[in-house]
Amino acid sequence: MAEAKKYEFKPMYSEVAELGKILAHPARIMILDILAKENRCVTDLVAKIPLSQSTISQHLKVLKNSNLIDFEVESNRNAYCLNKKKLSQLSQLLKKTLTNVLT
Amino acid sequence: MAEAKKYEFKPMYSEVAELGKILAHPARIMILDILAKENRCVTDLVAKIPLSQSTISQHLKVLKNSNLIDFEVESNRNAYCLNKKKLSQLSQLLKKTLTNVLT
DNA sequence: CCCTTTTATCGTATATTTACGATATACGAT
DNA sequence: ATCGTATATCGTAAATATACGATAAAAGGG
Repeated sequence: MAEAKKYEFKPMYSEVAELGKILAHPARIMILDILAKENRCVTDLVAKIPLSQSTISQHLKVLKNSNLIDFEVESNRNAYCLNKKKLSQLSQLLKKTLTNVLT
Repeated sequence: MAEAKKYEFKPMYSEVAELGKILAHPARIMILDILAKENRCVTDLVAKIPLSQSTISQHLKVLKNSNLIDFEVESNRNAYCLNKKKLSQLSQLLKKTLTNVLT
């Protein structure tokens, strides 16, 4: 960043950008898509996504931090599931923003 | 990236991720928002956005490459303008994707 | 022709993201 | 208790993104 002017963008701009970052990797879109169909443990995801287990864990972390996914501990594995409510919220934010820009 | 497994994600995943990347910086959201209200030259944007002229030019390049914005040369300045059609398309793609995931 | 304005691009420094393997931890099964 | 499975995290390498100043190029004004 060198020497940024150290300014805060309007929260609305930053929020949309944060959502953009979350969606900015195909593996994360794929995870959302898979979890939309059924709950899955990490091993299942590793079998489907062409990345290592540790890398997939990192992508899951990004999605967890944004609350787009949740998980329930199931004995010795974790069942990840989509947080549809949160996804719906973010989807709305995006739609609202782009619509405002469009009209 | 070290040694990626060199696999192509499904185009749908990659497309959404590409759009995410474009939206992943608050300055770019701000530019879209400003241009939605009126066409502006770079100097105008520089006056409004707390980043250097060269950095703003770089962000404009990202948006131009995605065809989200266009420009007309006006004597010695460029009037940038929003490509509402393209924005609408991408907005639709995003909505469709997230809706499919949601339902 | 010089000077200014406008803008893109180059070169480069730094930050962040992405990827991997190795490892630690936790659990169930034997 | 030991082993295998599942998962998160650490350490680190490489790629990408972001920022800046300097500079180049193109146009207009004097």
